[in-house]
Amino acid sequence: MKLSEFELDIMQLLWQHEPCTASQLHKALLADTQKDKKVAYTTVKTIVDRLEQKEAIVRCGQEGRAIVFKSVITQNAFSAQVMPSFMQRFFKGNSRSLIAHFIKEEKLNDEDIEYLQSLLKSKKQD
Amino acid sequence: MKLSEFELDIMQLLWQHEPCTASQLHKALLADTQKDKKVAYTTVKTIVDRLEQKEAIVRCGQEGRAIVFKSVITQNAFSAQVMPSFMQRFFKGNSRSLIAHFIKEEKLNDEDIEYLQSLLKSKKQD
DNA sequence: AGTTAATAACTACAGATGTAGTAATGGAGG
DNA sequence: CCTCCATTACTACATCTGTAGTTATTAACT
Repeated sequence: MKLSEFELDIMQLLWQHEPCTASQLHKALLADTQKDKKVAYTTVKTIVDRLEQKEAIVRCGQEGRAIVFKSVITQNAFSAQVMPSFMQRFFKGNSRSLIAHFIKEEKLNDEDIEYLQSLLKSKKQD
Repeated sequence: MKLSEFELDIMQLLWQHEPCTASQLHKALLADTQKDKKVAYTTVKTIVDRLEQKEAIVRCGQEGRAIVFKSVITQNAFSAQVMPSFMQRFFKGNSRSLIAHFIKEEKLNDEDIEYLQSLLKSKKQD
């Protein structure tokens, strides 16, 4: 399943709010201060239609006239699906260098570090 | 700078082989067994033209009739630029959960784990 | 110097994508 | 029951993307 940038944005919102309607997604998008993307309701509806065509989402009810949608794939399943090509692209599929990159470049507090260390420790066990 | 999928593929090849010509990139693409993408030379040339227009690459010489190109941004600079939106998208900008995800999901041998542990340790220092 | 094979430069085109308008319609409220 | 507003369904269109053909040009070889 290949989703475009904007389709992904809408999926993201759906995952956060599902089950929900197109106009709820529209409102959620407008409310999202991170990416302030001001588009018309019909624009969101078009994306929703396309997601439905791609069978990324399905109808699961009505609310008045409005159609209620839910996602077909979970966010994790989707991430797991796109991650490999991302890794391949940016880290030549080398997960060690990817993890190293983020440890080096990202802010982590002591608690984060301890948590990650415990993960690594238990990873070593098996 | 926004690059398409295929444009990124070509940049990747350029970063590996630069400075080089369009036909060298074409050959490198055909030779790449990972992604076996068999396209005509002119297709690659079109992408190279577009990359030049976007000023992602520049001419830096001739080899016979062929134009030699080099990249304008380094691979790391580019990664650093796209990474935040990737993180935002898949891990809500939370680097801890991103790193945790990869530690959990990816294969790591003992040496990898030790290396990452040492990175975390030195991170804690500062 | 003439020929040729490689390469550049330009053009083309179908399908995807972002964006939105218009027309139809059916619940909800009077 | 009728009206109206929200929402759907449909259409439109410019731009981007992947893909490649055609034509012009030129370095290199004979």
